[in-house]
This record gives sequence, structure tokens and C-alpha cells, in this order.
Amino acid sequence: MTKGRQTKERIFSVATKEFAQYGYAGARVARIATKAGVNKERIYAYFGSKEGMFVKVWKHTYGLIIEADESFLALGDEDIPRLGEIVLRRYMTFHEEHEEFWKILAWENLQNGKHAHLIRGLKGPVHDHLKQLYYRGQERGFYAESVSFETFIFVLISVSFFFASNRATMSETLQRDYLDAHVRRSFIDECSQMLFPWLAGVKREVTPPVQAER
Amino acid sequence: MTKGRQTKERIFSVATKEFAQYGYAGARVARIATKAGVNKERIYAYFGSKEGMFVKVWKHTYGLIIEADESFLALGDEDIPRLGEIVLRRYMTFHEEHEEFWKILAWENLQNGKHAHLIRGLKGPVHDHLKQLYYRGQERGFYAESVSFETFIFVLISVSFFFASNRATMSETLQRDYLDAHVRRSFIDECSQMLFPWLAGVKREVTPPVQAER
Amino acid sequence: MTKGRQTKERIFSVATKEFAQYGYAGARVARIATKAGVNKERIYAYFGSKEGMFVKVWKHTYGLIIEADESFLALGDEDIPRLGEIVLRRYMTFHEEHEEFWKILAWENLQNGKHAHLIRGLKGPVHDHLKQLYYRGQERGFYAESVSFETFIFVLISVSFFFASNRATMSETLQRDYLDAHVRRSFIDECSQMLFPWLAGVKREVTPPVQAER
Amino acid sequence: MTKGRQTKERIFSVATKEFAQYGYAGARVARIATKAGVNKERIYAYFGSKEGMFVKVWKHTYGLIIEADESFLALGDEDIPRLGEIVLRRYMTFHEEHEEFWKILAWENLQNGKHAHLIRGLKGPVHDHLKQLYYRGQERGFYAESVSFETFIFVLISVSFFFASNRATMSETLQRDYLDAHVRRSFIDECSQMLFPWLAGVKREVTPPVQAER
DNA sequence: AATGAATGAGCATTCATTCAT
DNA sequence: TATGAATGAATGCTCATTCAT
Repeated sequence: MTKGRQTKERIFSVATKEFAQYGYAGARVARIATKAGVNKERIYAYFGSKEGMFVKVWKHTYGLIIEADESFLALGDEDIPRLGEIVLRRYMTFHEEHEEFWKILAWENLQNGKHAHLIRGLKGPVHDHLKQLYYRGQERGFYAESVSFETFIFVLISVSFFFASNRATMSETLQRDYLDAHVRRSFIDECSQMLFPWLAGVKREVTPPVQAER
Repeated sequence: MTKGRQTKERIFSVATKEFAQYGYAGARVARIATKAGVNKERIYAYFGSKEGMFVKVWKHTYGLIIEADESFLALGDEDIPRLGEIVLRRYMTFHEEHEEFWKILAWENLQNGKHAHLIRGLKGPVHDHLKQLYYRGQERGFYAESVSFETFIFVLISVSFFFASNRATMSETLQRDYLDAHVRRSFIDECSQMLFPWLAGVKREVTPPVQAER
Repeated sequence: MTKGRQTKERIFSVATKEFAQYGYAGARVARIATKAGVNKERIYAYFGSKEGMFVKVWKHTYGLIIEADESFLALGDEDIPRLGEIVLRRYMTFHEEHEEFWKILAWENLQNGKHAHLIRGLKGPVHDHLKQLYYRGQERGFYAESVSFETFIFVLISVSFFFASNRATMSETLQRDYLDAHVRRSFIDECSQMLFPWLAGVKREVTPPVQAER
Repeated sequence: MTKGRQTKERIFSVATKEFAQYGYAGARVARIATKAGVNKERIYAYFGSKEGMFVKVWKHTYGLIIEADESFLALGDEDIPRLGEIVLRRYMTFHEEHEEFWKILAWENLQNGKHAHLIRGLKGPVHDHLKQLYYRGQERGFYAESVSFETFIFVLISVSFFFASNRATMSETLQRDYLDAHVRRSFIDECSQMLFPWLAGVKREVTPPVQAER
């Protein structure tokens, strides 16, 4: 029992990397078996089929961000001014910790989201909490009334995801090595200041520039 | 001769859609041949191999954004306040007009950018021009001194690309139908206000960016 | 011990059905194990191999007809006029009671009778007895001198076996539902009259063969 | 075109033998390919799938007996006394000429007639003609009134089919070599006399014994 | 320029059988 | 006696690519 469990988990771990690297169509069951040090048949015994395996990998991978999101439930009113920055940094860190995440998601998107329905509503509770904080942030003048919570979070997810997925190409395009840790840190800092300018030098005063401009 | 040219272009057009839809590994030479109404062997006569065909498709696809970027050369100092908005709207429109673009790029990214070197420096001239305008925008106080041009453009590209590529999944996550034209328009408006808040109050005085883009 | 015996018999019974339904090539050891509620390895412990199991099933199945044949030893001179009819009805009943018999035999025949040698001469004693009765029947004018006992019994076996094995197809061909009990009964009656016409007019005088069989 | 046709027919012919010998489950696509001297893929190009190939073989095989049956349309009133014998001999000959016929049909029966619906009503016209002759034969006293045409033909088909399919096993059981041409001929003769006794010595008189008995 | 025929190398999946416990 | 874990050898089927005409 324990031995089987171990084998199954070894296969799972190898499969995650395989699917991330090659995608569903490009992934090879034989390669997964070899890398996991097992016979192909074991894979079918444990996962039923290649697609069954992919679904399990995909669900688990998506579960990782749900888990990461849960840390946001600890945020309170005192975090409102930095809310956007916190979320951005959390997501940037998440992608750094789970390199395969964006790949699994991207492959899935390219396949026209065959399994997208599996994640419906999973983020609900966390988003509700963030939304409340964001609303209070709008009342207190930090976030523009005309910008919905959905757009706010969409932009943060966009930047972090795109950074993870396209930094190689962007390094070529912009002639900056975004794979370098230092460059990466600067990028995050600059982003925060671009999106939430009041954080910059006026940290103590907390005068939201949105209002100051008017 | 002309007939051969036509045949080749028909194949090319079909191949672009095929690679966009299925990716390199999932694309089928036989399917391309059938859809293009030719014999498989023609494809090999014209493109040498499946990979040769992909490279040509990829290069051409990347050329499209270079072309689109060229419209930015027409921008002048009077566009500086709306610079970010103009670029964002241009990219959003571009993705709408070329649905296959993000897919071809994404497939390529997932394959660890085997052909990324082919595009080195292609964007140079346009970026130089935009950079000059951005610098002047920083001097005039529109853009934060602490935010580099690279970060500025990175964020704009991120949002437009991610919107195109992940709007299906994000529709599920955020319970908003981003495939709907109206929702899409609101998203762009809100993004502009989130990223460039000073545009909000001055809407009436300046030419609306949608028109400026024309 | 008793438990093992039970297990073995459960496997055997399931295997018989499996081989009957799917044949040797189509039978699945795993399916037999599941249906018998045992581990596959048990099957190998008890039967050695898939083929070993088939041989046992085949031998046992063939034994059933030998057993059934033994009832013919009770026939005497008074049964001579109805001899053919009695045998026919007995075989028809046998096939009804042992649905899997013809299938197991047919699978075996199709495999070019790999195990046919196992049954050599098994029917000897019973056939000898029937043959004596048939000879006396010939002398008494019931059965044609020119028709050997072998042909006589061959025809009876043919009809009963073919009815069991091909009634589904024949139902389509002849547009008659031979799976229906009533149609089946008529068929047997008509057969008797076709093969042994003298029985027709004398029905009232002799004991009806259905009862004689008891 | 012609070359492809040849190849396809070579595959078809090999496949017929393969399916006859091993049945659907036991047949091997690779073996068919090797024996036909082609690449496996050709089989899929021409027949789509293993099952597609089986269906084509099965339909063609069943078509053979339909074709053979057509010779019965030439029978007229003068053939009525010998009708049963003619049909029996025709079927015996058919099985001798098409050794694979009974096997293909038997495999199909064992698979519970998955494709039986394909042959519905195919025999209609020929049977209608035979039925008319049989009716007139009943009127003229050759065939018993109480025996339906369906039973009559069923018995003839049974004997010929069973002889073809079980003569190997029956040779063991009855200790007679039914594969020997001479034994086979005797069997047919004896059968005719058993089923249609008036044919025997009284050929010229044509007094049906059925009536003589009463 | 164009096509139908042909192939080799794979690929997902299955299955009888064995092993360790 | 019994089981879960493991394997090697298929097996049906696919696909990029080449060849002959």
C-alpha cells in the first residue's frame, strides 16, 4: 500500500513536469514511465489513461494557487494601501516557486480550456474577502471608483503570469535579462510604483495621487 | 507559376490556423493538406518539412506585430499624456484582429522559445521612438521617474496579451464574460484609468483615445 | 481447504461463462478474477495458465454431453420406432439446459480442434448401444438399410447443434423468432415428422415421445 | 489506381483467411499486413479499422451464399421430387468451395451476431421461389403437410453447415474420416436417402413413402 | 506541378504472467 | 491462502515523410 502510494506519487511528479514541458499532445507516456522508473502499465493501473493523468495534474496544479490565495484571508484593513502590491508580490513569488504552473495553465488555454469547467468558482471565497478590502480602499480614496475589483485583480494576474511565461521572449525584445534575479526584483518594484504610485516616496503620508491629480 | 504561388499561400494560411489551434505537436500535415485542398507531398515540396512550415508561420506572425508597431512612429509630443493608453488600445485591437497571434507565440514560448533568436532586435526602432516620448513624459510629470520605459511597456504588453490568451479562463474565475464585446470595452476603459489615472478627469478636454488611435 | 475448493469452483464457473461468451482469445483473465471476486494470481495458483483453465473448462463441458448420453443406455427395443425422435429431443433439451455447450465447442472447433484428441472414443459405449437398437430398427423396417448409424446420428446432432448455435441468424434469415419457446417447440415437432414420418399417423397408438423421454 | 486496387484486394483476400482462421479477436492486423506484403498503414488507409475490414469481409462472405442461392431460381416443377436433395447437395458443394464461409459465420454467431442485421431479408427472393416449389411438392404428396418450408430448409442448412464445421470433431467421435472425399460422398448420399427416402430405389416410380406409410 | 501508393518509427493502451509480502 | 505491485511483449492505430509516376 505504502509502496504503491509512493510509486503513484513518483509518477505524478514526473508527469507534472512532462506535461508542463511538452503539453498534453507532446507528452509521452513512455517517457514518464522511464523517468519515474516504472512500467507503462503502472500508469494505466493508477491513472486510467493519459488524459486521466493530465486531469489529475491539472487539478492539483490549479489547487496550488487556490492554496496560495488563502494567505490573502489574513489581510486586514491596515493592508489596504498596499493591497495591490501585496497581491502582485505574492503572485510573482508563487510563479517563482511553481515554475510549471503557468505552463500547465497555458497548455490548457491553448486547448481551448477543455477542463476549465473543473475550476469554476474555486476562487470565490478569497476573492470575496479581497473585494471587501478593495471596496474599502476605494472609499478611502486609494483605488479609483471607476475601476472595478475584477479589473484590478485581472491586471495583477496578467502582469505576474505574463512575466513568468514570457520573460524569455521579452528579454530578447527589450534587451534586458529578466531571468536575472536582480532585474526581476527591480521589475517588481517598478511595477508597484507604476500601478500604485502613492507607495513610492510618500509611503508615510499615504496621500493617494489619484485624488491629488484632480 | 502564379498557380503555384496561390497554392503555397493557401497552404500557408491553412497552416497558420492549424498551428494556432493545435500547436506544433498537435498539428497534422495531412489535415493541413486536406483543408488546403492539396496533396501532402506539395507541402514538402514547398516547405521542406513540418518544422520548416512552422518557422515560416511563426516568422510571419511575429512580423504582424512589428508592422502594427510601426503606427507608433506617427505619435508625437502631443500624444505624450495618452501614450500608455494609445499603446494599450493598439495592442488590444491588434489581438482582436489577429486571433492566432497569441497562440502561435504561446506555443512557441511553451517549446522553450526554440525560435526566439529569430526576432532579436526587431522592435528596436519603434521602441526607441516610444522611449523618447516616454522620457519627455517623465520630464513633464506624467510618468514616474522611478519606472523605466521597459517596465512601462512590459505592463502594457502583459495586460493585452494576457487578456487575449486567458480571457476564457478568467471569465470562469471572475464570473464575467470577457468574450462579450461590451465587457471587453469596459475592461479596456477601466484599465486605462487604473494605469493612467490622470486621464479620467480630463476626458472632455482631450481627444478620446479611441479616436486618437485612428 | 474447503474454502480453497469453493474459490476454485467459483473461478471455474465464471471461467466457463467467460470462455463461452468471448472465446479463448477474447476471454480476459482479469475479468474472470474480478467476477469471481479473487486475485488474478489465485487463478494461476489453481489452473497454471489461461490455456490450462480453458482445457479444464472444455473437458468438463464435453463431459456434460457424455453424461447426458448415458440416459440412452436405458432405451430398449420398445423405443426403436421413436429412437430418432428421442435422441433429437434429448439433444435439443440438452442444448437448452447448457447454453454454453455449443459455444465452448464452437470456439474449440474454430481453433482447429487443438484439444479434440482429448475426447477420442469417449462416446463409444453409448453409441454402441444405440447402434444395436438402430440395427434392429433397420431389420424391422423403420430405418433405411442404406443409411448407416453414423449418418443417422450425425443428422440428429447436426440439427440440434445448429439450432442452438444459429437460431439467432436463422431467425433473421427465415423471419421466424426461433428464440420464442413456442416456435421452438413447433420446430422440434416438425423436424420429427420430417425425419421420421411414420410417427405422424401413429401418434395416438404409442406413448408420445415427450413423455417417453421422461 | 490499378496498383492500389490490387493491393487492396490482396489485403482483402488475406484478411478473409485471417478472420476465418483466428476470428475477429484473434486476428492480427500485423499478420495480415505481413502476409499481404504491405505496411500496416495501408490497411488503415483502405479499410479504416480492423472492424471495418471485418465488416467488409463478412458482408462479402455472406454475399457468396446469396450468389450461390441464385442458382435455385432456375429450378422448376420437374425438380420438385428432388428439391431437397438438390438444395442439400448445392450447400454441401458450396461449403466445399468456400471453406472459410462457415468459420466467418461461426465467429460472427459467437460474437452474438453484432453484424447480423446487415443481412436482413437478403435471402427473400430465392426463398420465395423455393417455397412455391415446396408448396406444390406438398400438394403432390412429396413433402409432409405438417412440415413447414422453414423447417425443411432449416434442416438442410443445418446438416450442410454442421458437416462443414464439425466434421473434424465428428471424425473423432464417430471414428470415421469425414475429411476423406469418399466418406464425404457416402455421407451425402445417405443423407439424401434418410431425408427423402422415395429417391432411393424407387426413383422411377416416385411414390412418396410418406403417404405409403399411412 | 501534382498525386496516389507506400513506409518506418512511434504511440497509447492491454494483457497474461510473475513476484514480494 | 491470499493480495497488490510490477513487468515484457504485444496490439491496434497514427503520422511525418518519401517514392514512383
